Amino acid sequence: MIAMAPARTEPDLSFLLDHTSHVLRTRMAAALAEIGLTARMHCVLVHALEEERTQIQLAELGDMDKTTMVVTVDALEQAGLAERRPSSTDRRARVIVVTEKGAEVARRSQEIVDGVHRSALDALSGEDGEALIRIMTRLAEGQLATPAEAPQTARRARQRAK
Amino acid sequence: MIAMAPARTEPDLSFLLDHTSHVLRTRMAAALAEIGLTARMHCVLVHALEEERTQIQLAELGDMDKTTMVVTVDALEQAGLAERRPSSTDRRARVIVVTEKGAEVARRSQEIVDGVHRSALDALSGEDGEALIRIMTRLAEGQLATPAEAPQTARRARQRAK
DNA sequence: TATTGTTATACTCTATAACTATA
DNA sequence: TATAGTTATAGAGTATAACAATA
Repeated sequence: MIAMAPARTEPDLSFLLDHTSHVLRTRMAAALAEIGLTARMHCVLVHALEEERTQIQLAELGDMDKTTMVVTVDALEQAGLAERRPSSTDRRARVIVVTEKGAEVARRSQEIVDGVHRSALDALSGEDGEALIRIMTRLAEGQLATPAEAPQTARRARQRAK
Repeated sequence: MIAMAPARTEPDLSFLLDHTSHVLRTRMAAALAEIGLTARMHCVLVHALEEERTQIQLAELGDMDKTTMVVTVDALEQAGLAERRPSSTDRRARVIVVTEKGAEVARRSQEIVDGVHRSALDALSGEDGEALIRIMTRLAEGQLATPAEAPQTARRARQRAK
């Protein structure tokens, strides 16, 4: 379950956003799974290719927790797509280096991502597609830029481990 | 973590949808939490008010599992907003009846929902707001109507309980 | 003292399985 | 046999805590 169904017959922005983002995410996951990637692995590969970056930097770019990044980098290493190397400037940090195979996979995964996006917009006229991107960008940068803090189910402080 | 960050500098539909839907969902959750509701509780209240409906029917409308519906109805009952009544036509089924207090809360929660939506669209011109709803509706009904099956991490069949 | 990366694990969410009572 | 609702709990995802190495 993801979407809150329309509460009334009138169009419901929550439903529209939840539904479309959920569907697009499952499509993307299915498409990337065919070459053994998750969306996160793709995201890390692409950003690591752009320039030399540490795990923390990649985590921030992908809006992940650093512990999630550990798991993602583990997966990339096991698949032979990237390697951890000590940073030359900070001996605490590890730089993620994409292998040749990783670069090739990243090229293909970017094609897959672009293809999924294109097919999603296919049904729209070029005009509407452009308008959608333009308006959504404005929303994402403006009114819907930052989440509310989550008061819903404030996670309780963890018990001290023994 | 929800969103896949933009893989390139060019606009990325996945990022836009994930980000905006995530932000809107946290806002909605925070706003509804102020009157003690979750989005699901609101959704069930509103649909139960429309006409006499069983838990299964409400679950389908809200795209929830029936076990999730049990939890949601439990919460509504504990808050005194709804009650389970035996269906007059099917002795297996329970009809969800909204209490007077529940109806009043539903009226307020619908105002809250509408308010959050309005404020999200505030920054846009009326024209853009309408275009967004129109185009998103077309996407949701057309190209992005149905999710791909999840092959990503096919959940393994559960072990038989002892 | 603060930060990077790591491990371990607690917490939440959701769905599966099995059950009871009906149909 | 199939379905409505329930309980119990497994599985997945994620984030917190604590730690070692280093800044």
